[in-house]
Amino acid sequence: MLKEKPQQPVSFFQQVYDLVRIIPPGYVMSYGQIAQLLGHPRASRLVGWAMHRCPSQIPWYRVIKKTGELPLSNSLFPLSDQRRLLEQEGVSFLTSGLVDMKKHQYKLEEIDL
DNA sequence: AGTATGACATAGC
DNA sequence: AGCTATGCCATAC
Repeated sequence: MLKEKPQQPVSFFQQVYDLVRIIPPGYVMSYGQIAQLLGHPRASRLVGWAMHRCPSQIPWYRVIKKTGELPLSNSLFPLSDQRRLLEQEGVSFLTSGLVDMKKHQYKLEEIDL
């Protein structure tokens, strides 16, 4: 009998990347939301780290904080660029400078990787 | 194999 | 309403 070796579950990070990849233009998702979808309701920081690593070409700028704030600016991922990219996709910002989450948060019920 | 890390979230003050 | 403290947990080293 071949004991079917459980096909190694895709790493958490990989799942994060796969999920981020399917966010349609004009929408955003929060770190906590992604973590929850992947079965780790409180591992938002983990998602943050996954995005920090960001090995793949993925729409990283579509992942923001739950509050609608853009995460953080650094030389690699300039905040101004992130805002510009989102605006180009039609994401509207409130006067406070936050993304209008009510409009643009991508609600995904189930993962289908 | 143990510790540090991290683009967050939430509660409390 | 802004700040600190604490939880979180798979990777990196």
